[in-house]
Amino acid sequence: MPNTIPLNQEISLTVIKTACSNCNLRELCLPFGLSLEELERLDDLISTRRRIKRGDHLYRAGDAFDSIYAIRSGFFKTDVLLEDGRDQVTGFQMAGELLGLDGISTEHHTCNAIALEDSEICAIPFSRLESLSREIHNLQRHFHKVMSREIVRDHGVMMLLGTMRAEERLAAFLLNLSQRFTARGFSHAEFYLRMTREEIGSYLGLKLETVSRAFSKFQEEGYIAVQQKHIRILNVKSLKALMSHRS
Amino acid sequence: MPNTIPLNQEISLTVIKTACSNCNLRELCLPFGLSLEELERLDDLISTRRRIKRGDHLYRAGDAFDSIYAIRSGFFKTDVLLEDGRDQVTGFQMAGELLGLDGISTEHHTCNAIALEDSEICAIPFSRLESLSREIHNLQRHFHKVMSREIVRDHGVMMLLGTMRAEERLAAFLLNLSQRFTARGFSHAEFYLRMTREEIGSYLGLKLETVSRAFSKFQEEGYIAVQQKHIRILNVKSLKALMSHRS
DNA sequence: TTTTCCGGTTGACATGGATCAATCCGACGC
DNA sequence: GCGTCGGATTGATCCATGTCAACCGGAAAA
Repeated sequence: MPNTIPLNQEISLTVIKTACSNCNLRELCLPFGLSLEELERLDDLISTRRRIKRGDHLYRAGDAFDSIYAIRSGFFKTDVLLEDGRDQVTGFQMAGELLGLDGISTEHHTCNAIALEDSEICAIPFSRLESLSREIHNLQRHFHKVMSREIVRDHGVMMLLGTMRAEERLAAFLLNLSQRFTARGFSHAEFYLRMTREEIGSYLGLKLETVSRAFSKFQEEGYIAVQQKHIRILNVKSLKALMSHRS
Repeated sequence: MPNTIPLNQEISLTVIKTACSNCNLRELCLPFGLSLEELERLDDLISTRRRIKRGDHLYRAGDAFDSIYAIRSGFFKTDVLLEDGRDQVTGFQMAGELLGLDGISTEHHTCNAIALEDSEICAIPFSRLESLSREIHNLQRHFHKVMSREIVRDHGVMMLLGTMRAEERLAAFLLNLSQRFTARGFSHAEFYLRMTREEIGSYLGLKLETVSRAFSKFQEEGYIAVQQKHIRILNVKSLKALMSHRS
């Protein structure tokens, strides 16, 4: 808020930019449900902010784990690699979402996190987060919910990979993106994909050609309009219906 | 330990049976890494133990969440259901593993947990676990690791469902079971499957016929010996090799 | 402007796993 | 002992998706 800006413009800008209490994503992100006072304590802990250029890694599988990361702006993918070279995208993350939870288990990251566009993240030192969440019940509770939500999300992906056919998978994917963009105040019906067809395919367990064909099919049917990475959803109902009918 | 048993035999037996400090699974389960004193505080919290008969639900999707569950003995599966009737097994859990983490997120369970054999579980009231883990740093840390491990495990399943072919999936599945049985002091090479071919198929994103054929194939090749649900692993190396060669 | 390149689209064909169906086998009840 | 039943195996066929290949088109480089 303008009237909280101190006289020293130089410092104030930094403060504003790094503080959870001034972040418009706070209701989507870790600070959810915290009081003003609690928020300020969380501010103290988010010391580092980093820009990650499109294509760069935020972390790599094998890196020592010490922080989790909140996405302040931008778009990421995470992927895992098998020894034989196969890899799979395990998720796409957008502003307000957390990255790095996979590293807590072994204290080393188990996947790669790569920016799909120029992005900014807040690094949250994990041991300090644990300390603080021992003191702030709301923070502890919310953090647990975030981890659990990730588990539930993963179950959804398993469902998708295990039981759905190609077009159902793509419909589920588009509806999921639409819903998450909506939650961030963007149009639910129109958005740019930040990832390639190949990355979508990897996430959905399909080849890029199959993804491309499904896009074309949806366009023919009038469910969506596709222009490269620009997607307009024309008929949400049909997309939803696609998913809930056993073939 | 015998010398801690109080005079009243009646009570002592109950105490022994429900205490984490006397549980031989404690190194696999929530108490991992706790001091004796910390263990005793955890004991106070594990008040309820329940027997679940084969085929019965421990909880159902939609049930209000208030506890997580540690498996003391037995074997479970979890599955999720789609509105259209499709379902998928999301995991098989054995002694020492935790169930119910999916419920933290929404305070309602999002999957079903079903006993595949007569089992016993310890109910751990979640809000009390949170309180205690605010006081016991080791407990907090370990609980976070358990949740994170679940996320990493799920990534492994996604990998399996997204990139592996039928025989690779089954090999991965068998090796994973073998490894978990080993960790519990059972033979790594010989075990009984508690689940049907259909349940294995559901977990692996395959039809039961495909699972059956893969078992037969493995037997022909001399990798394993199959007799109904009794499995002997004859050639771990070949099974592992199967997984790491791009077809 | 032209060239190059990468990602995307589309077509033709191959194939792994699904589907449908018959049979087997062991457990259990009568 | 005999019949029944559920799970497992096996065979024949089908089809969704993978594979391979040609081509397109926009963006960046030359």
